[in-house]
Amino acid sequence: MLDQTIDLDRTFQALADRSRRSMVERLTLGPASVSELARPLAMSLAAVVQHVQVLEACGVVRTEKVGRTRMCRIEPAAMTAAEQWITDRRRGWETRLDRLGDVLSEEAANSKEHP
Amino acid sequence: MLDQTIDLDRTFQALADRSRRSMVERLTLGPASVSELARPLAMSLAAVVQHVQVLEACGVVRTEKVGRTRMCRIEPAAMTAAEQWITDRRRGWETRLDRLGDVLSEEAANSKEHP
DNA sequence: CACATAGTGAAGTATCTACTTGACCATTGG
DNA sequence: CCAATGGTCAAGTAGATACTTCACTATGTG
Repeated sequence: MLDQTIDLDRTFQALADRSRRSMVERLTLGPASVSELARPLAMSLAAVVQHVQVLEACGVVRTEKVGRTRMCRIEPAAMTAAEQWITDRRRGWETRLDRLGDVLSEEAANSKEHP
Repeated sequence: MLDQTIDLDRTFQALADRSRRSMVERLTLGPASVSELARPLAMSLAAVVQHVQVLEACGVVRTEKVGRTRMCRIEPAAMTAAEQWITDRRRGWETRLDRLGDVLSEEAANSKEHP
């Protein structure tokens, strides 16, 4: 429960990279090996492994070694935390706007009552 | 419409920093000047200005100079794009799980029919 | 066995990030 | 006017990031 901030740092950081997002997109279709994730990307396998490690460090991806291949699957709970942070901020902002709307419509009503 | 990827990069990157997230949280309560944003943070005013520029570059914050103070307000549309990206991935992941659930319950039904 | 495939580990590097300091400019209030 | 306040600009820096290459270790397959 504590130190969600570090996880949020890591998760947003992880999603701030196009290659890593494309890996996540691929993994929403189902589990894949590291070299499968590497195939569409123009970089070395070693680089892809490093990206996978970033995704694993923030909990967005879980991996498991099967024989000589490392299978990756998505673990959406970590992404949900990030999503939730944004949602909460938006809700705060929207309720503030709602109150502003209330004030404005109340003022409008008052000016109708006292023209 | 095109090049949302760059904006997504920038938005996630912007949110990947505790100080910037705390500025966004403050701004959901209402507009604030740069020095108001700086007050609770243990860093120089110049550093805060740079953070504000990051938030402005990805569209999450809009600023306007009034006299000698720069007022900042939140612009939630940019954050919505980031939120939406996560939501879409989760939806893809969930529907995949739903289909898996269908397959499993169908298999269960079959094994009941042919025990 | 021999060879290919899949990944690991370490080291190096160019670029980016999150700051700092210090000089400077603009607005405002006494 | 003049001092304080609010911000700007430029330059520098320590550490992080996103790669690379190369040497190496499993693990499958003909």
